[in-house]
Amino acid sequence: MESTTAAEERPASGTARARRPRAATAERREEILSAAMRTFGSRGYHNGSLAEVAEQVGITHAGVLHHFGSKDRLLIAVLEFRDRVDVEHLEGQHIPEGLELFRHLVRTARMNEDRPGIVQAYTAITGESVTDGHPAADWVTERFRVLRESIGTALSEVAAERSVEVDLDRATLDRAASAIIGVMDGLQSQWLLDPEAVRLADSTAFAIEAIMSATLAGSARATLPLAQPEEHTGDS
Amino acid sequence: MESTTAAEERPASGTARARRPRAATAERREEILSAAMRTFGSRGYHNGSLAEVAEQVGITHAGVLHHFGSKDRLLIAVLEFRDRVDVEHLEGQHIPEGLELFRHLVRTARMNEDRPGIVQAYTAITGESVTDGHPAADWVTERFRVLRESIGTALSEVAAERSVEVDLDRATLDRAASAIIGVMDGLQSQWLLDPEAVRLADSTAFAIEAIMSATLAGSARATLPLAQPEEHTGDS
DNA sequence: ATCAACTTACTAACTCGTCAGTAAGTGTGG
DNA sequence: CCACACTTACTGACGAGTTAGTAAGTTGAT
Repeated sequence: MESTTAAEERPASGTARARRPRAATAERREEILSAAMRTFGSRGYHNGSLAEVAEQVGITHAGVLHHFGSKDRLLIAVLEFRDRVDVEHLEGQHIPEGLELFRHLVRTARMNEDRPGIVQAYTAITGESVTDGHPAADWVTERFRVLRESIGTALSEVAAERSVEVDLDRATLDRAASAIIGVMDGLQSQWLLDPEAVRLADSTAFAIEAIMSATLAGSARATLPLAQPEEHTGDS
Repeated sequence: MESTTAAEERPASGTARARRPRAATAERREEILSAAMRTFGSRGYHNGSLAEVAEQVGITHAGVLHHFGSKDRLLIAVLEFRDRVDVEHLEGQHIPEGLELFRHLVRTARMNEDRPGIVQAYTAITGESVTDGHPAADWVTERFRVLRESIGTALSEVAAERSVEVDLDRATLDRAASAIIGVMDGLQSQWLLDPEAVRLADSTAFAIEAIMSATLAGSARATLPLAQPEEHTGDS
């Protein structure tokens, strides 16, 4: 992040003239960000071109670069913009706590059934981000990290509310939290590819409930002998 | 077109000559497929080039095109090749049934912790496949469909074994099956981006157990009031 | 001698990014 | 209040690079 406002530029006794964006610029930049979201969603980041983004707002690709400098920085800006919009849209300006967070997650899944475009953008970018040196990798990683922490904390709050006496250490909470995030993302992929075959919101709600139940019930006493945490095999 | 000696090749009138590949060709093609798997995994499909694939086996990109015709067909061949290898590697040539399937899924997750390359390839291709007109979309969609059916069937087998008297209709089984597939894929994304923070196999085992438990216990009597299947809100 | 399995050479299409130029907007000194 | 100084917000042209795909020629196995 660099200079935007500060009065640091005073090279000589001269006159520092107008140095601020115009009135309609913020709006125009948001148009570009929306267009970029559409393009990166439908074509992916690498395959989506600046020209296609530019065309949607009626300028050339050089005009887009004028605002964002490079394609990588445009992607980052898109992601940060979505973060801002998503948080603002939340009435209260903060992430819900406790059980309310899980209700929020299910509500979001239900809303997402009516906006496949946004789901597609998130899924495409997240999927691409696992490739080497992808510009969105840091953002996605951090997003996952924050989500894990929020969900883990919310889980322990729910446990406290219900005075469950299972010991919920960080490892257990993280395991459940990453599973919940995973199931949400994984269901989105399946749903995008085959909307008829997958009930996005219902499956999400079901899975979250299942994972919460298992966590609060104490997963160590599971009824199914699947996990063998100590096994290590070192073959090819 | 007068092959007087061999009376074995005469499929129809005219066009087909003696058209057989050489001995080492099958092997060479598999080298190319392995190289393509590596490249598509680390760079993604669109961003990975034929030249990089070719370089790994010591030929030029035109040589790769000689064998597979186009980049799209190479991708399809890679996916079909992995299918064949994965099934062959399974001792028995068929997918396990009943509880054994779930043990197999967890074992696979545990194995995958030692082969991030393959996980990366699957994750990258699956992620990219949700973009418009992607050549892998059909393959991924079909793979999900088959997996949902296998897992759903296995779930009902487990229920029958334990003589659970919950009614497990297709919708319920599909819901659980897609959740299990989702959590496996979603955990892989998180794990690839941050291997220190996510325990791939443990989280997978935990989530599968949780979802199985909830399904067999009858999800309708859940302890958490999250799912509101009839709610429809039409706000912005 | 024929054909698979290449290579070399090439094309046409795209890509992002840079640059110079320009019209229009903005703040300030006088 | 207005002309000048200066910036923003572009356009259009272009460069450098990369890409998949084609066409034609070469070599060596069978």
